[in-house]
Amino acid sequence: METILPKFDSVFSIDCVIFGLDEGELKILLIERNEEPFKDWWALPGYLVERDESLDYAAERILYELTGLRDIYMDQFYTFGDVNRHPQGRVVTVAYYAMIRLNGSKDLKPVTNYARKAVWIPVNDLPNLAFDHGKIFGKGFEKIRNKISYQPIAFELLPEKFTLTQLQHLYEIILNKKLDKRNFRKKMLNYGILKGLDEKQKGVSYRAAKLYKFDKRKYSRLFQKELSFGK
Amino acid sequence: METILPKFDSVFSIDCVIFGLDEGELKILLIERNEEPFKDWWALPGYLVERDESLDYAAERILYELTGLRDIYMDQFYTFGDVNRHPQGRVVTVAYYAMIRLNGSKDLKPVTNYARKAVWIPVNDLPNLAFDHGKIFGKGFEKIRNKISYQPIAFELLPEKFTLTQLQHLYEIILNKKLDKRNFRKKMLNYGILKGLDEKQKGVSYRAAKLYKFDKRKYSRLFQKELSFGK
DNA sequence: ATATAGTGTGTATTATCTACACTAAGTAAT
DNA sequence: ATTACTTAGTGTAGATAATACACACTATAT
Repeated sequence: METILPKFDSVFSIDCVIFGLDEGELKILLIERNEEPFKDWWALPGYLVERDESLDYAAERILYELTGLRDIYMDQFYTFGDVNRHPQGRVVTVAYYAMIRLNGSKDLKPVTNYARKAVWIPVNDLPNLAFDHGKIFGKGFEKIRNKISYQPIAFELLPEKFTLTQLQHLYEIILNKKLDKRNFRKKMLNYGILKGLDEKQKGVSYRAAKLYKFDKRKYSRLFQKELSFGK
Repeated sequence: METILPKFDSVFSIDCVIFGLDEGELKILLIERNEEPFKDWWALPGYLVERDESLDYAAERILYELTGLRDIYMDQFYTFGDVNRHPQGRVVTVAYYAMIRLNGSKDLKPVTNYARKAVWIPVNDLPNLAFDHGKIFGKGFEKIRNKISYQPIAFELLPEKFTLTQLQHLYEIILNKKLDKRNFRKKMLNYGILKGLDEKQKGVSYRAAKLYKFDKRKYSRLFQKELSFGK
């Protein structure tokens, strides 16, 4: 079998949109680039895929190298391939997203020097980003906004124990609108995927709210199956 | 600005999953390959992306070259990048799908000889496909199955004028379950995106059904906006 | 004790979902 | 004209989910 593949100088890359919730604020992970092009610019964590690694593997590796974060489960959401999106050649990039729990101080330490540092930046206050990363972020944000409307994925962002008010605020941030407290609680509790704990919030200077935990098993049973169309 | 991009012998390609409805049967478009690897195998229409074309553009071009079909609007749905998915090198492929209306005899004529011919094949009766195209098809089918559950996209497959029963059958095929006639009609008519015509089915040997048209304007107003979460 | 800030709760109204079966209309054969 | 056949077309009751809406309670800080 002869090889018919041409030798293109085309490459592909991964870019990651990683969402986190920090003190009630929705943030994403950015790096400060230490390499041309766009040296010193803010960018999504992203880099070239190696010849011998799958996309999923590359995504994990690249996120780790640029931010120090490990074992983050990411989903692919779109592939960007405009001809001139990279000033130095043809680079098609596959974008991944994840929503993660910031356990206090997950320290961000790039292990390569392609990135000078990695930082959480509020989505409402993003700087200009390198390449077409602004566009990529936009599509990623749209993605989670859509998804949260039919699957309660917000838990991934919250600490293990959380109050219903925190959960509601998160929904309000992502959906960008106010929700009614009573209806929200009714709906969430009705899903049956929250375990109420015998424990209360601590360190607040007002009535402490009840804490809840997310019940992963019930969640899967409810939402991993096909969306239904009724009979 | 120096060029830091390595010269990989990696390339990317497009593969298309094109759905069509032919005599009440759901089919996809396959080509018979005329080139190694997988010469003489059935495959999704797909080929390598050129250096100077965007992915979207490439998708259109490739579909045209391999099948003769033009001006088909396709949506990207997933990118497949396993290391060994192509036996001759690293090829990442971006998959697109479309649902189209078969106006009687849209003649399929490949304009390159990478494909010997292009044919509509029933989705329930697919042969073994080249590369990982079976997997790609599966993900594409899953995609439209999901999408149809919350957006009435089935019209794209039907002729301009159709009966409610035809529409229902199509839903049943895609969702792979029986639906209740009265509930289905109620729901569809309630959307307000169907225009009833003063015209009936012809050439059937039983009571002719009323014909409907899809009202594109009302559709966009209803479904292009964000999914709602209520107040 | 009192000011403060957020917690937590109920109900009535409306819309949507589900289950279910018969008559009406047109065609074809006699 | 009658009949047999095949699909079109229709309604309702019960169940469930979505929405709108306001006030009393509780913990803490001063």
